[in-house]
Amino acid sequence: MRNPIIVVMRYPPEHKVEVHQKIVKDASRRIRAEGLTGAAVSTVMRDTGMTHGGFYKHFESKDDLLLQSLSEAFREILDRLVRAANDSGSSKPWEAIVNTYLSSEHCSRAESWCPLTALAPELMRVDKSTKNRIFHELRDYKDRMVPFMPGKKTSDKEQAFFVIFSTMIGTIQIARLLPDPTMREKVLANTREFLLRTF
Amino acid sequence: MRNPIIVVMRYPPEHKVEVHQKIVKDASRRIRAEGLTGAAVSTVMRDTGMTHGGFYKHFESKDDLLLQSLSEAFREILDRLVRAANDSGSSKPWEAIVNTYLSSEHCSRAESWCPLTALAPELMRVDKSTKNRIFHELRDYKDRMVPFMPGKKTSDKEQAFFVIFSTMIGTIQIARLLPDPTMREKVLANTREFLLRTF
DNA sequence: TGTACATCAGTGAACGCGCGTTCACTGATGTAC
DNA sequence: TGTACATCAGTGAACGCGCGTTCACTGATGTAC
Repeated sequence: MRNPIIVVMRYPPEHKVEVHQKIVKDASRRIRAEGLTGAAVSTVMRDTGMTHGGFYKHFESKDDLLLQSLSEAFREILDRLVRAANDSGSSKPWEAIVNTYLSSEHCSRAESWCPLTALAPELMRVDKSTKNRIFHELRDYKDRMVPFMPGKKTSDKEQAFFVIFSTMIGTIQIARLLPDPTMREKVLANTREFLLRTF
Repeated sequence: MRNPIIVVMRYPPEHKVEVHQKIVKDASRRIRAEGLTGAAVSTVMRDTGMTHGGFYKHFESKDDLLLQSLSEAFREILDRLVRAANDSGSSKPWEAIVNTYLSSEHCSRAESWCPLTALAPELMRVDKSTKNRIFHELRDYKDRMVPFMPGKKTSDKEQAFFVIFSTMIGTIQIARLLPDPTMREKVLANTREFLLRTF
């Protein structure tokens, strides 16, 4: 009989998982704030209070971190939107989603909100295998949102999802290009009213 | 009396201007295809058949090229859309703009079309003076499009501009994330029909 | 007519910098016997 | 009880690479006299 494999740790058992999560969350915020190249290995590790060398004890590669950061971002925005829809207690939960998504909070704090508004054009340029993962995230996004969308048949709800989210993504991006907060709020309100009146 | 300043040239008089234009057009295509960092000095110069050293005979800096490339991109898309609107001969020129903008051609050939769909999130992260120039491009964009927009009063047309273009920008970006051409066309058609039926 | 010189678009080696990645090492912990 | 050893998250110097930028140089052209 062979000796059992014993794992000995300098840190408490949950330590590594916690550090890993912290790195992912820091990176997820950075890519949404500064773009896909905004989460440099040394920067992100410094954020967590470590040096860059330890990075590869947590991730296979930079790309590995990128994918996990994106997943984290999609998880965050979906949680936010699902909570808004459920908390509204309304018969039209999609209205709560529109008001949440088109908030000035979302417009001004890219790092905590939707990765699509922050990164869509960059996401279409990643290598093929990464693009596939992103497509699955997008499909999950749609599947989680469709039940809340306006429309009778599921196909109507799907069409509403694509139109409503395209409109909201474009609106936030345009608003973010405007220098004046008043103008930004006007653009957001304009689209909010348009969507609520149209569907 | 001082001697007149005589400019002596190894190349014909129009040569430098032509080379300059070629560099800008190449760079403009590259940034729309590969992002703001996609037009590296040496790559762009190689595109024009030259070596990187000559770059600074044409541009003050990389940022200088970037701004000129963006202006070129805005000029191209506006020309395209204005031409589509005028050629339509319709009483609803905005419909021609929607059909042109939401074409599968635009979706698949980012390098020749709208810099907003290709770059919006990256544009909001540039330094302040560049952002100011971009804001002016955006204002020109609006001013050129507003006359064609649906609505009676100018303020209605402006509101229509922001909603319609936000929707189209988001739609192209979402479509580009889909792997299957059939799905992409479906998403484009969905928004086309929505916009034509709603305004 | 001939020679020395000025012009300037373009060349290509060299620079410093930040990046992702590697690797020999550290040091706190527990095991083997 | 004591000594040698294994484990492994984290350290920090070092790597090759691509980037924007600089600069002494080239070479075709025309001027000065």
